[in-house]
Amino acid sequence: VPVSTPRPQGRPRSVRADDAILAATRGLLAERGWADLTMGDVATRANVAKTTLYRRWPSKQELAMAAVADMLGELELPAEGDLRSGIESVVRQFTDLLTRPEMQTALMGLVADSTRDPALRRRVRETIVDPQKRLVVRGRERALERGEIKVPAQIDVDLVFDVIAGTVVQHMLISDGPAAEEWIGQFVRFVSTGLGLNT
Amino acid sequence: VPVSTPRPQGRPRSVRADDAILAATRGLLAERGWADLTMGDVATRANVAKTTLYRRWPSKQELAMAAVADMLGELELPAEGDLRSGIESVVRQFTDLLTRPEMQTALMGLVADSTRDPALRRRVRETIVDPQKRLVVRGRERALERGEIKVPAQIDVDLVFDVIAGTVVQHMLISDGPAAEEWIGQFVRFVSTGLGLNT
Amino acid sequence: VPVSTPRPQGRPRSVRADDAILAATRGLLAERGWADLTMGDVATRANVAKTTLYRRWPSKQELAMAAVADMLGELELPAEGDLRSGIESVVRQFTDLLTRPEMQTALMGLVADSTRDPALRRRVRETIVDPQKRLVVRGRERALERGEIKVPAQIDVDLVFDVIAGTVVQHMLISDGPAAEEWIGQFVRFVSTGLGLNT
Amino acid sequence: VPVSTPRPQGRPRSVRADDAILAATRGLLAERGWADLTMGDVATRANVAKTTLYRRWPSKQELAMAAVADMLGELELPAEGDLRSGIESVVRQFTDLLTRPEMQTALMGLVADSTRDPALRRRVRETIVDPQKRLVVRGRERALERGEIKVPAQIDVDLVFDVIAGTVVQHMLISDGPAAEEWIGQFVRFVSTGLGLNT
DNA sequence: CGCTAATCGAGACGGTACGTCTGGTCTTCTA
DNA sequence: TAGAAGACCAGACGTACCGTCTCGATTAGCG
Repeated sequence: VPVSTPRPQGRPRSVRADDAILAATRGLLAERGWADLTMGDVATRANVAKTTLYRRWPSKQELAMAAVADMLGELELPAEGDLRSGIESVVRQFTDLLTRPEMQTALMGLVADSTRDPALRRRVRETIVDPQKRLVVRGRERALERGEIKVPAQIDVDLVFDVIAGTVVQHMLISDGPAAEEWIGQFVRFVSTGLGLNT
Repeated sequence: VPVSTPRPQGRPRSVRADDAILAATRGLLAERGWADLTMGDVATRANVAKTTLYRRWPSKQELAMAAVADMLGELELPAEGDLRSGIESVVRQFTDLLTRPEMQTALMGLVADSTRDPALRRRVRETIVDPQKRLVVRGRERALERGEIKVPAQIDVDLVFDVIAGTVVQHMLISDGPAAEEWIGQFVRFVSTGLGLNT
Repeated sequence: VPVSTPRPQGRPRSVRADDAILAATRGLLAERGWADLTMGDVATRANVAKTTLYRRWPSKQELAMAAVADMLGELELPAEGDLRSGIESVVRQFTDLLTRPEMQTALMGLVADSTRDPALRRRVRETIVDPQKRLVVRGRERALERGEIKVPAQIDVDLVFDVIAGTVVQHMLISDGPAAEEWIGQFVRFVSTGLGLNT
Repeated sequence: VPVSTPRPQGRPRSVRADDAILAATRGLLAERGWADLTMGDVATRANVAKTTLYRRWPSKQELAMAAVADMLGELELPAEGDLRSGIESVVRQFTDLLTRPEMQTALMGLVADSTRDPALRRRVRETIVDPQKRLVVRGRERALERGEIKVPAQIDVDLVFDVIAGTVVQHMLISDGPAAEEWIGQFVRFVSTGLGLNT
């Protein structure tokens, strides 16, 4: 029988505050960008004291991760369809996510801050990057079951993930290209070919 | 005959200052990261007044671009070899560049700041991103000459550029992977296959 | 027959808490001074919740008054001796009190806070200042009985009180002088002369 | 020939700022009292940045001393008249000063803060207390010249100063008495008698 | 050789955000 | 009902940078 965690003493934390803070964070990320996002403004917009904010998230980085983690968690591989259509779906979902200003700001801000901060880089990877590799892992499993690929080694999870994530980010946030259907088709064709699916 | 610009009146700008400032910028980018790089510190380390610094580069972003632009300009396609070895060379040069802390910090900082600032995004693209597409353009020309590809359309410059640049950045700065020979080989193989070079 | 107050419902207040709080207050007054004395620290040192503290004393000022009132109440005019020796005794007792850091801090803190707060000034006077005038009143009575002075008007209670209290405070807390026997003798001689006792 | 101090480098400090800051300080001391006087408010009212304020006066205490030092420096012994009228004049000037709310607040706040801070206590004495002893010293000189007293020892400067300053403060700020002519006369009579001037 | 004009260093200027601390209140469970 | 615990909002703290400004001192070309 699992021992229930003993109820902590004192006034419990407001559950409403969490939602208000994360919503305020998303709003300000979208409106102001990374450098001009201030903890004080988040607190003000959430109608919350700064202490309340810092008690929950000790830094802008942790706050931003919490604010976008849910959205990234909603990415999913469709239950039906072959590998190529799975890739296409994931690419489309990811480009949709990267259309949202708060996601652009949070991701790039976190990456920038983490370049000279190994601890943060690790937190970012563990919290919002690596979990999404499940999509590639699951896709490989299905492709094997369906016989689309012959050996697991035909798909290196890390490489495929980096190609997809990296290219989409580069295309949308740096080259500033549209997430048009045309581009998605072109890119998915490239990846499929690269994986040897078109022979 | 072009009229030479009339020599401006007054004391000429110190030529030494430029070098000192850019060197100080690179050093601090490497040591401190993007957010903690301050104009005041750059001026101090360069033994220069803040006025002098702002007169030349009006913002941290412009300064960082100037500090790393040269390094990116040194990327080049080898004079000899087939397309695949050209890709491999460029990937290796780019991973080498991304090993330098000042380059990591400057690139990611600029991208982060530009997410909500279209003018800056355009400046970044024009100044340090798009010029490198010459490598892909030149590679395609050579491949055509050598008959490795049949039509220019077989290589979409923008897509190939985004795949290479995006994947390398994602691998090195986010997934935090090593720029090992092994990885380079694996990635170049993927790209070559994607381009239809291995049939 | 007076009706006894009905015993209040619920848990009775802890009697130990009062002592613990006042002791903690005296300790922190002595260690930290007035501005750095915080209600939170008092509660922590007394092992008491802030609620409990505020229920009993609604402000730092009230708390400080309670913490030092007892000490001031212990001042007393000796049963024997002439007026001059009475004055000397009271001056000595008062200088002794002002040697205690908690007394210094509490008195000056209360005076400072009361300069722009008439209500507090009145509370301070009624609670800890004016009651001590009994010493002068009693001394005058005795001096009259003994024939040391001829009319009550020879001693103006308020003036004499202000001279003694004010001078001792000025000497010890501002001029930072020692409460040496020598000084006490010199001062008592001055007051006695002022009262016309030395002719 | 004294070497003139070399002009310091950089932009000179604004002379207007000093005046604005001290005026704002006096205003807020009077309106708000000691504890509610904040450096931020002073800066705001003086139309000055907080940095500008802290550059000149590193603490509320130093600021308050500067704000009232001038007023205390204006106390002076009248050129004519005997010792008793000199004392009376000084007492009247001091009671007038203590009528000003900013003076009340500053003096008592400084004394309160200095009870547990020897360094501050010393600063207060050196800056605003001890300099006023010149009045007693000068008065003694004159009284000797005029033959009102016979030996310097008849007047102990420190004692007389503490009696006058302490009693006036006690009367006005603690006992909350009026600075009426009547009271001044009564007190001056007491002091004169104490000094042995009425034989 | 002096004049004009831009640049140099130094550092003060008004602002803004930081992350922490305290005040005084409120909300929960337990005694 | 009191008590312990601790979360809550509000706001001041003293510091760090921002980008601009105001100084005197340089350093060039031009008359």
